[in-house]
Amino acid sequence: MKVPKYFHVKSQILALIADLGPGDPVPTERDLAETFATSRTTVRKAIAELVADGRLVHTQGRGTFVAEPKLMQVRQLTSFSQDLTSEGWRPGSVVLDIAEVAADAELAARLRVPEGARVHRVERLRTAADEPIAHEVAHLPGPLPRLAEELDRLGSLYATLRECYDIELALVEDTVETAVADPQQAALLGCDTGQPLLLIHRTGLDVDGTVVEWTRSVFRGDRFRFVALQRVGADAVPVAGASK
Amino acid sequence: MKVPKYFHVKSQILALIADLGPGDPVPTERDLAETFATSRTTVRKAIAELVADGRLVHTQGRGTFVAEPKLMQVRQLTSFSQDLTSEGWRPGSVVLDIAEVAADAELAARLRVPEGARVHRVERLRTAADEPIAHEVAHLPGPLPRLAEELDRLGSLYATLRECYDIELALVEDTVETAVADPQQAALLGCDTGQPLLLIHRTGLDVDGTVVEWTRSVFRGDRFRFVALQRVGADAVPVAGASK
DNA sequence: CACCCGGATTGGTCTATGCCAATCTATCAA
DNA sequence: TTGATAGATTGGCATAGACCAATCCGGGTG
Repeated sequence: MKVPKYFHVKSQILALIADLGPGDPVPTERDLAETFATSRTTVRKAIAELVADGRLVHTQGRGTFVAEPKLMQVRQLTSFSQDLTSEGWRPGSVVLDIAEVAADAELAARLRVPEGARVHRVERLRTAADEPIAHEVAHLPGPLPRLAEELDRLGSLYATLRECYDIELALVEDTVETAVADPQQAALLGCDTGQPLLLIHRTGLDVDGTVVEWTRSVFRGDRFRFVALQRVGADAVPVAGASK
Repeated sequence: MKVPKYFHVKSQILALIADLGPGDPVPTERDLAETFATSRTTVRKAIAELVADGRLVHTQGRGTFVAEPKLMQVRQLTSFSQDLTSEGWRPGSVVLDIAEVAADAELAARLRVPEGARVHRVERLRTAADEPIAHEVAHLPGPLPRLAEELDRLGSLYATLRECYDIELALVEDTVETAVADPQQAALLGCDTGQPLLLIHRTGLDVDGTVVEWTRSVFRGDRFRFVALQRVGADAVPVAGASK
């Protein structure tokens, strides 16, 4: 196996930070290049992978530091707040946009409404300990009068659906895939462009099998772990129309 | 929003390949650098992200090509074979190693057996249409006589457990996170080092709640999508000891 | 003391270039 | 026809250097 040089550098940096704690500074890229007798480009490639791994964080003008060993996980996105709270994080969310829009072809199919139907669109930035961890755009069919006000009052989207509109989620289908951050997402999430992300699409159904939400979430891959608990056999029923 | 040049190049390449079909060649890196009036380094960074996105594939000595729009998905890893078959892929697996080993501390905790207990280790490369898509290491507790022979006979690990040892999975907990490919994984999966991967850990329980497997799977992020179907409420019971 | 500003530091991007490794192709020989 | 081989092509890795942008720090000013 031919191992490129930047991979050796990566190992050496890992050895360096083994004795350090979260938040401790790592030597500058120029220093590392000199001590490892290599170029800054090679050091940067090694550091980039360590950042993607969640081992380091770096900020322009400040430096590079050992990352917090913070892998947050949620069991179900519907209990996002509880999960994070129980693990000691302070969950929060910032509503970036909330509006009524006309459903395009794909959205109509996902929500099983006629194309052009008016649906609600809720765009939020989800945070933990005031740090952005996910960008989320939810689409909800049906009339939901005063959604903005109620959501603002209760904070939680699912609590709002339950308490204000008597909508109770019974089944969710999540699809999880990887993506790489584009400049917009990177800016929102406070990570580098090109960083691996977890892209999660969620279809939520109530007890009748009616689609009550279709949501696209983008999580920072270096901070997050998704957990799914599945029964074998009985639950293996696809949500019709939920897959591409 | 400041958008770096390589991102513009990425967009321009996307425009180029919009009219092309899967397998069609893309101009060489040196050509692209010239037509976009930039350096090869910048072109390579743009291409690297497009490869991570699953839009392009490239091979040393051959060139760069438009990728197949192949996003495979499985609903449950326990029905890997059925899921892929039903979507037209030809699933297969290659047993790389199968042995009995002593459980170290972490493995013992995961499987809920004493440290040092003998457990089975099954390392496989999973394929679809003869293309590697996942590297999987399964650990199984308890005596499973002639496991290698039976697994070789039936092909499927879950079928073997069910038919030969009367072990039926009832509940699985999957955790999904991102990772980047190291040289070994890249070689096994046929992708670039540094490419985003889906790292999935699975704990499988039978009806009694006994842990019957603990498995670590690494999927190519550019080809794969994980699907989880979850009931809301009742199923939200953590698998004790399954989380770090 | 509080504030502002300018230089030094550090990461972010881009260039130009060289050589290596895998592949393909055209040629030549058996 | 078949097979080996040498050269050209293409991506893979690494270098050295330049300049930009964000941050930090220290000194001067009010």
